[in-house]
Amino acid sequence: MRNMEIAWVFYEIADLLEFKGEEFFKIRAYRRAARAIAGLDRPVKELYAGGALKEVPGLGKNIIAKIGELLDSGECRLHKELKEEIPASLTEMMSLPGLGPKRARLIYEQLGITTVTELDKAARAGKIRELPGMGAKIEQELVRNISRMKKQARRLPLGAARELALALHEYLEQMVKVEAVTVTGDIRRWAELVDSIDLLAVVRNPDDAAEILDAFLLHPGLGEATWRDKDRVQAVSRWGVPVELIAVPREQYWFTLLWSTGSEQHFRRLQMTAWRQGWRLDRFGMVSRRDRQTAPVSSEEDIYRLLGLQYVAPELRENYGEINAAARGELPRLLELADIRGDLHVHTDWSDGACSIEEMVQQAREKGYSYLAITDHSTSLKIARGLSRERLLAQHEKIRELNKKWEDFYVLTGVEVDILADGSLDHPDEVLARVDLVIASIHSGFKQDKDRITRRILAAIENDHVDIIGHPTGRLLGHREPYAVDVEEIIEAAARHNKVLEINASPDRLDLSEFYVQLARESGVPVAINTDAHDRRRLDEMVYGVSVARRAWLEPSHVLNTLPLPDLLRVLRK
DNA sequence: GCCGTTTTCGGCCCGACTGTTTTCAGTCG
Repeated sequence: MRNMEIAWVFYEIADLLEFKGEEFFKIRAYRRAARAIAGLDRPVKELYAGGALKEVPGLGKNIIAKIGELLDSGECRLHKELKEEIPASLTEMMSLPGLGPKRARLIYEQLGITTVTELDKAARAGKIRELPGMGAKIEQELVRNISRMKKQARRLPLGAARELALALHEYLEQMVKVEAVTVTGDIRRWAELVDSIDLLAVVRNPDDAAEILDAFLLHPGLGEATWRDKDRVQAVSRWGVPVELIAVPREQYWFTLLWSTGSEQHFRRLQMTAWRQGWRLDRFGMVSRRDRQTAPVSSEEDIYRLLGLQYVAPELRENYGEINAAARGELPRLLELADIRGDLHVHTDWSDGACSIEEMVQQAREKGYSYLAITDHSTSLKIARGLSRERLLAQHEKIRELNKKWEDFYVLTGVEVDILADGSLDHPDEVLARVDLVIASIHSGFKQDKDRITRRILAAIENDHVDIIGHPTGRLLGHREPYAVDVEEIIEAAARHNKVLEINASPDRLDLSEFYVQLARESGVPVAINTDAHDRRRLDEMVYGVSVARRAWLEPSHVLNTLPLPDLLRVLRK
């Protein structure tokens, strides 16, 4: 069993216990354990065998025993019993905003409702308001949230989609008759929401395609095939989005890769370009219209070159003008992960992070960064154990001590200071003035109207000590709408006051989104791409933030944390 | 559930907001 699968079991146990009304701390212990497992960088199996699991914070005797059960038999008794007792669809119901364990249980026990669809029907029929403690407003809110949930049910946030695609990739790779596998489609273009998980396999022998498709469908995450062709199959999946596999011979690979990567509009534009130049381009190949000769191609670059175009990175293939730019040789020198020299927004165990400052720094050094800013939460964010002024200053003392250790790495003192509901900041100016890097973010009062919430952020931008506005719209992909902020106005103000906007790279956020990042670029506002990591593993999520920047056509010069340390410090001290 | 250089039991997580209520329960970050 892979680490993620084991973590998943514990998350599910926590959800089910929550429904049962179990004690809060027990539920939290399971969630913590799940998070700890998901964050391990070695296989659980290995650590278990070596007796090293008990060293992992959050894993105790009971949970380790359950991990043992899972490794031995693929299941554990508690999980199995809970699943038999409680319909799984109830946890989906509980994911609706406003519907926690108590209300879900009430609805289940009083009305026998177990699915979102039944709940929708009951709410529309006015049955929910009749329950004790419920009313018309809650009922309406449920109807609204259900319709929103249904609308986006078939689209998966990029991070989750990519995890699943990689698991399927691994599965296919083990097949003897498969020569190579690539994840393609929306995921290869790094689209923030994914309509379909697409994979492309190269078969050693064209006659084996059908057999490979059959074997693919045996994957436990996949259901019935919804559609099938000689070399393609689409199936429903456990995760709500369709999954598609295409199996092609080697000589067809580059063309099918180009076609399946899309976007549809980009490929159509390429077809038109090809036609005008005497080629016929489709997913099977590119053939001269004059002599029926197939174009000699051994990469995607070759195809673009034959069409007189610069190579277009998958992230740009949205028909937003990239083909014209490629024809003129004017595509940007896109930002790459390797251009990033440090992460400017991370949390440690001083507030709600899981790792120590040293561990985060160690990981950042291993990634080849030359700096890292420690930006724990501020006083008001009690749930995250936000740092009081005294603890913040103590932390900075510790960081200064730590910095004596290296010549080639620098830890910036920092803070993620809350923008409070009235627009003031959660630390006084004289504290902020002593900090290398100040990120100001909103963590409360999400429901304020556009005017109020925009004015709050504007006030933060106008504060001389603030360097970066963190996750500027507050959205959680697929979970929470952005707050009502007027982003255009924020961008204009940032331009006036020389402030930096964050691309929060957490795949749950991707905030700012690519559209606004593009607007920021056009307005001359630099961005900082930060992971907001709460444990060292999640420093790896930088790649998601980079993908947003690439999709917005950003070059290294648009990004604050591509600067070498001395330049960065000069900018921050200005 | 986990955790412990004071503790093997008793902490661990707190406050705002909302909607339902006549003084509070449930949800959320």
